[in-house]
Amino acid sequence: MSTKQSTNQLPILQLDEKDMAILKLLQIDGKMTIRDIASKLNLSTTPVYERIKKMEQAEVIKQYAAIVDPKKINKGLTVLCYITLKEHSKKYGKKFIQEILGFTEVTECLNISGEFDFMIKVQVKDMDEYREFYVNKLGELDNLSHTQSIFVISVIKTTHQVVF
Amino acid sequence: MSTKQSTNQLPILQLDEKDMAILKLLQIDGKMTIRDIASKLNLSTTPVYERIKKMEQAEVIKQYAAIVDPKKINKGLTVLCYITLKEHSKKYGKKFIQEILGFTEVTECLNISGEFDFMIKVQVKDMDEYREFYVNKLGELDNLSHTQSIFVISVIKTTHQVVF
DNA sequence: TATTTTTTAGAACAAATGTCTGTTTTTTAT
DNA sequence: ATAAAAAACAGACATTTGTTCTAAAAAATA
Repeated sequence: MSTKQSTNQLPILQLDEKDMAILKLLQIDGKMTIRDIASKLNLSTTPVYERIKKMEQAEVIKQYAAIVDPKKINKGLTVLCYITLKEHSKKYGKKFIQEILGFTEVTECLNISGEFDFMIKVQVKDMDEYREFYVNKLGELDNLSHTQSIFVISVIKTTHQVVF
Repeated sequence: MSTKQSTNQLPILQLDEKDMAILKLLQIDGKMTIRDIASKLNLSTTPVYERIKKMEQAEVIKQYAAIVDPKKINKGLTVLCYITLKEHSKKYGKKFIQEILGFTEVTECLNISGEFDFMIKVQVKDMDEYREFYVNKLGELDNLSHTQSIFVISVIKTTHQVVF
């Protein structure tokens, strides 16, 4: 029998140095024009155009996005919240995940090794807003065993760049 | 006496619902055109144009970027590495930070509360590459007290969106 | 209510953009 | 060395883009 596959089945690209060079530039400036990229890499527009299209279709480039500064929109407090579940069955794990995905405060959710099952990153205005989240949203979930909140004192570095 | 201020002194914007609506759209599609945004928000191009420019200058919008899928470029292993320093003086902290910022594998570095001083997120291909990083880069720093590596089993959610 | 100030509408322009076609160069395989 | 295949070049086109201007509307102030 075949089960539903959540892993997307897209052409696996073998990227060369030119592809990587393009990605490197677009990671820093997603609005960079094909001509500018071409001239910076000593190429013509055609190969740059085709390579970008190829990487977009293969979802190497997942999206183009404006990166907003959380501090500037009153979301300057970051909290890492570690969570262990009571029930670890697949069923209960999925339920937890679905509920977590519904919380807009949660900007990241990782299933991790070690003492805890999950780490979620919570982005809020201040401690009041975090308490509100912790008590009325996270606290309402019925599968939690225990949690631990670690507060971010300062953000030294944060980037989406993975190509160098 | 005045000391060097690292905190950027930019006009603090009071954003209204229209600004937030624009940010919301640009976070999802940074290449969205001013006309498209305008029509979606039932506005003309002028206010949209001026509001975006204003938010760019105030660095509410930090940048436009292409978001690359780490898995697709052979950086599919994420490790959270927790670090405590031996010396906590300002001088030694700065040295540590400077060295960490030089490691391209580190996509995030947070100064945190609790047992450890820092959490760094390390993005690598596989365990071999992590060991290489752990031994030859992190291990070469001379101010480390102790560390703990937590491995990401699966990424449930990850986003840069902070406006909803 | 009257008046000033701020914001938006609507249209228009020049410049820049993605996209395509045919040709040339480079690479690969025989 | 030669043929075949793949990649890059160069240039051109239609469209769309950011941007600006003037007038109108809306909001804020007195």
